[in-house]
Amino acid sequence: MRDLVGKLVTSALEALQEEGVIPSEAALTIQIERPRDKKHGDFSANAAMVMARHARMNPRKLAQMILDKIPEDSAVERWEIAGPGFLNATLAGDARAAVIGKILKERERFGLSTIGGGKRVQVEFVSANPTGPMHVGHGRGAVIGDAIARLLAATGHAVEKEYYINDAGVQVGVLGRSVLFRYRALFGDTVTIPEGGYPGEYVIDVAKALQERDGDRWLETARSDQAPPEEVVDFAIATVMAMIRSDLDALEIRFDSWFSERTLHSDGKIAAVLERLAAKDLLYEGVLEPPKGKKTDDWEQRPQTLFRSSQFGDETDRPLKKSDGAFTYFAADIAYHHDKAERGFERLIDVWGADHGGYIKRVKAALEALTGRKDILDVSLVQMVNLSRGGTPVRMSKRAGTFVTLREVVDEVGSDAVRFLFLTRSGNAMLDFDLDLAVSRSNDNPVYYVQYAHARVCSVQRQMEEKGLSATVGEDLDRLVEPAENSLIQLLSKYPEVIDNAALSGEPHRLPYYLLDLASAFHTYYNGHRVLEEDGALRNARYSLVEAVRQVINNGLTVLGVSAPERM
RNA sequence: GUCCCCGUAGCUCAGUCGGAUAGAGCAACGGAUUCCUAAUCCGUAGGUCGGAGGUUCGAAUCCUCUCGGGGACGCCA
Repeated sequence: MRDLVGKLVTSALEALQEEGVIPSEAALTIQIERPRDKKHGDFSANAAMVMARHARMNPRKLAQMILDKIPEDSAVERWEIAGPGFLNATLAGDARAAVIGKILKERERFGLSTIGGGKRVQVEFVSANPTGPMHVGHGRGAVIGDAIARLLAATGHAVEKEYYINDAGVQVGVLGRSVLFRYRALFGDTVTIPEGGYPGEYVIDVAKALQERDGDRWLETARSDQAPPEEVVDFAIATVMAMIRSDLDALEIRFDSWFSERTLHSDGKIAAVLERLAAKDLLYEGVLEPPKGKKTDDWEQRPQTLFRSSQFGDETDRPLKKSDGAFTYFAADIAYHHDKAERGFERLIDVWGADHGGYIKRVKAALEALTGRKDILDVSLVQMVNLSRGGTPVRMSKRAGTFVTLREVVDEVGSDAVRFLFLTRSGNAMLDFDLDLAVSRSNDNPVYYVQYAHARVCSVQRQMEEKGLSATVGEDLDRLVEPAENSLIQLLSKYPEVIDNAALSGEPHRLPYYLLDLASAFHTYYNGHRVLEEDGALRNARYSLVEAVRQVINNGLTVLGVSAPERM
């Protein structure tokens, strides 16, 4: 419909161009929008205001000339000039109601689009270190990343979800050491967790699992205080990753692939990528300036292998090797992102915590240097979650082992509510998450509001059967004449645009807000109008409408990974 | 010192590519159920869109400056 309106206005403008009213070189960049106010019709074109300058006449006068040239079309009931020169189109009733028939025909396919054109896109998210269970902040990134992936899939992209496992740094060694301490304790040794070790309870679980599998095989090693053997570290990583997978599973999040940082080292991919950079003369041995604004007491100037990322928009050049000669995390990250590009993805999306925002420029710089493509990577930053309980902040410290895990929250609140609450907020705003509020199954919880709308329609369905009534969907839609019905129809017709916009902008929160709007319009309607009317034609019309609402809510919730219950 | 995010009603937040009289939920107050689920609805009240300039037909939205809050800034991840 929107396209049709645009086409009509454009053809009018072209006619005026031929007549010389509008200079032929002027670009016809008009916008068709949906007016906020119902009085302004179904669609609104700003053509006259945009073109007024080119035509050198006042917008209202030009609007009249455009209006005179707009071709007749049965779908548009009338055109009006309003405000500073808007051209407002009001659709004919049947053209507007046609969306109901479309929804009831396409069912779960309604709203899916092909704007992605089958483009291969990879979404990398979560990528939490395999050193402990996920916390609430990870959960937010996980849910948002998953929703972005689902939105892209719904809009015709070939999406792959990937988890990058940081299994190569010193922190996994710390994990191994921590496990061995707990392991010793299981055999009666009195131990204290060393400075910098992981104190969490889960470490005990890992140690127990190790004991169960290997008995006392590692006891001597553990007591000897030497570096944890690779086999123990591997076991610890695998066990923790199993926890993480289980946490993700509880949130309905499934990945297509899991990428191990270690393989970058073992396959020589990091060394290879450094060679490529060296071949482009983008590496050198140099010394960095001390960072500003941070205490620099222990700063030592050391020559390091640096990447000339400042040539690609970064603030400074970045080190690729530590002072001991080992690769930096950044070096591995370059190799990883290069590998993604090599795998043939046309677009890469990373979802990171906001505290990693400083890395965007350097990773983009590296990708541009290696692939020559500036825009292949988009990074979505997800801001922090501030946990509170009954209004008082919950202090969390991984070091002290006092943190609320994601799993605890999901187990208490449920996947639906957690997902919806996380998604009903822009990712780049901080999120205050009150455990008491989320845990209480109160009516304040927006997810229930939307789900209830769905359940209510299902209830109408059941009532209809019980009463021995029937309705033919898609029939007698001309009986939908009430203002509340028009509002609903208009909202329904917006759904495909909401999906496309949310997907293209990478902002999933638009969808929950839309669903809340739709549910609200439905509840208003439901309170004031009976669906199961005696009048069969009216019943057909109204049942078709609410069934279309149910279908769209179902489709939207599915994209969000939230269930649509039939009764509550 | 530099970079990123945020600032909109008492609170929590939406606000599409710059569009018409800036919206919702919660909280407050007053109402609605002989009738398909009251996990709902209706009404009242609530605003210097942090501030100042600028761009233009038109700015919460874009640009510059500024104030406030958060985050980041060598070898960690």
